[in-house]
Amino acid sequence: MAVREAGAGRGVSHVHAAHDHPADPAAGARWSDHAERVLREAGLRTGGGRSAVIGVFAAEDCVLAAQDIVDRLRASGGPGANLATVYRTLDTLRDHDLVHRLDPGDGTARYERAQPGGEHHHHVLFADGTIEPFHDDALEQAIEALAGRLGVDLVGHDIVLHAAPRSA
Amino acid sequence: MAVREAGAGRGVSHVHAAHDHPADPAAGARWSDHAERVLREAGLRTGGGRSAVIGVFAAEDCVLAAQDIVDRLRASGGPGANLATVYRTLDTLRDHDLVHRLDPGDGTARYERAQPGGEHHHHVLFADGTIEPFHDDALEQAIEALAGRLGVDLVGHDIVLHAAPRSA
DNA sequence: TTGTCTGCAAATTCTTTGCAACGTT
DNA sequence: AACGTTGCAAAGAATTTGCAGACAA
Repeated sequence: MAVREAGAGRGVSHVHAAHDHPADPAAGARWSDHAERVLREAGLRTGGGRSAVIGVFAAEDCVLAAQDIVDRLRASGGPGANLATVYRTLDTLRDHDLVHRLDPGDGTARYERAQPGGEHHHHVLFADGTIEPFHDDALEQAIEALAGRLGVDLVGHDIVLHAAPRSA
Repeated sequence: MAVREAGAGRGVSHVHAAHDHPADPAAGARWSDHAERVLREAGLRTGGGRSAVIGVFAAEDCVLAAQDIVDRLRASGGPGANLATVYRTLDTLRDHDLVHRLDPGDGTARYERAQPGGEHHHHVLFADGTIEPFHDDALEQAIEALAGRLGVDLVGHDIVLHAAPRSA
């Protein structure tokens, strides 16, 4: 997974790669607990397929296509989930703001888990297909200010930067 | 699918709706001339279908889905274009940076003509499906600065703001 | 004439849905 | 028992592609 630290960001406090740790187990477990609680409180039941999908998101902190999720489950040997179930689960998770959907423009949607606190980040899409997340407070502030100037009531925003492959 | 251009454009300092005029005929003609020249110089031939598609973009300065283009052509009574031709034309135009593709995340790509000078704008997607373009210099500067901080070589960027329906 | 462009239909790819069986509460 | 959940297969929707004929240069 080509999620690495943005080198030039070092020392610039408010810029940082959003996932500095390839897969922070603690964050994953926290998210998965949160997700299961939210769904339970919504009156939904615990099923094998959905749990498996949640498990994938808990373990893999990166953008995943629906088919990727099926593949990881199959590869892990454990209980799998049908592609239809995966899509249904993604819908459910999205309804409860537990995952975000990302449209890189290649015709295949990607999903990634949402942070409980409303924290969010954006993505740099490199020419070679690599996707790297980032967060930048200055950018967020610019968006806020812009919304005010436009006079619209913002409920969210998606930003995708397109970049040439890293020379480094 | 009801994606229409919102007409409202207000002038807030350096923020402005990118298409204050529902369809600026001069800009449309300019673009269409430019497009045809670029394609001719690329060694491509002039065909009825492609010309018709270019004509639609020249006349309609807003985001269009492939099917929309076919519909407009059919409605206008003049020469039409097959959906396959439209897709092929869109590919060609995109290859030559004559149109941009926009993925609102609803599974259907939208296209809009690109300005010859590299001018570009972004979009506000309202909850009711309305899409409104805007341009904001401060935001562009924020993106530039951000790219530097991230240490990436930016070749483009897409920004979609999601907003509640306008109360006004 | 030569190579491109078009329309039509078939094929692909991603995503959604119907339905009967299964599992949770 | 009641009702949400799942798998399988079929259905849908958007986009792409194969081909033969039409057309521009």
